[in-house]
Amino acid sequence: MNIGEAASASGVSAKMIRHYEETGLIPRAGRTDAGYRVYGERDVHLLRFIRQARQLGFSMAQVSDLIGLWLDQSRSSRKVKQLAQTHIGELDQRIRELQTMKATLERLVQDCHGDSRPDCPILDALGGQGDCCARQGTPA
Amino acid sequence: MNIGEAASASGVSAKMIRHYEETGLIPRAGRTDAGYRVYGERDVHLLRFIRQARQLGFSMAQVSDLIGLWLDQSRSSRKVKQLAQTHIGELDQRIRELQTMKATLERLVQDCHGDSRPDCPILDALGGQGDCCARQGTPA
DNA sequence: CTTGACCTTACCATCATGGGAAGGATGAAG
DNA sequence: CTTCATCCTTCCCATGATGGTAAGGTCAAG
Repeated sequence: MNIGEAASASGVSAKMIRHYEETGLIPRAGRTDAGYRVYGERDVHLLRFIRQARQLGFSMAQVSDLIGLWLDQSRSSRKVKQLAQTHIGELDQRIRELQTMKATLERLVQDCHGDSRPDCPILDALGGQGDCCARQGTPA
Repeated sequence: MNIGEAASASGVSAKMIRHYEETGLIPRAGRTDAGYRVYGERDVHLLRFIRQARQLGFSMAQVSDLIGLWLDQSRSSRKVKQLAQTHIGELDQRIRELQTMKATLERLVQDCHGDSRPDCPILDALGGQGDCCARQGTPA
């Protein structure tokens, strides 16, 4: 398999496969005489692993750790679980931040009549002195 | 006011103030003979506006639009409201993506015994053929 | 005049990904 | 064998928003 075939088989773009190789996330692929990268089923499996971990939002550093655990037959599932739980915490943090933003905006949107007049509480809040953005319960 | 004072008065770092000027988000500040940037209350007000919009998760492009509306006395609040609603939709999209990731991970974590044995459904899912990551209701 | 805190510009780093150019390889059709 | 399309290679640049650092100029207080 050359890189294009490995890409479509794994769902990872050729661009990213080269990038992962360069950064050491995956081992350097074998080459043909002409310098073409050559891949086998095992490589595609690893690439698919990476893709799925990325889809779950793991950072590249975390993916790197996960690969290490995946390849380590003597790993403890405890470590994997801990890594996953850490990531769940990170996701939760980001979700909460976004939800706070959303709630604040929804409150402002609700107060905005949204017609042809220039008067607008959304702009007022953004231009105001206070931390319009942080809290939800203390608009005054 | 020089840039440091404007930074602490607005909550925007000096670094970012220069950056905003360079990208044209804010007008070029006046200078002293020595080339120091000079700011007034109006500038600080604008910077604070930017900071608050950023804290609500608006992109720089959206912030730029918001500034235009803010400065336009003949704006219609409809446009502001639409911009905000668009952004709420974007936030909601991102929230849903993260929640899907989190739910999938939580399911996997629940199934992982997390002890010293290597056996681990989290790694199995990542290494598996299927789209472990996309759906929530079809684990089998 | 020195010292320290500030300012200036300019470049590099992040994080993960994509785009594109310039040039070589391969394979099929003529 | 030539040609042409399609792939591959490496290398550089861009994103978006922010931070860091370095080299050098300025200002105010002592």
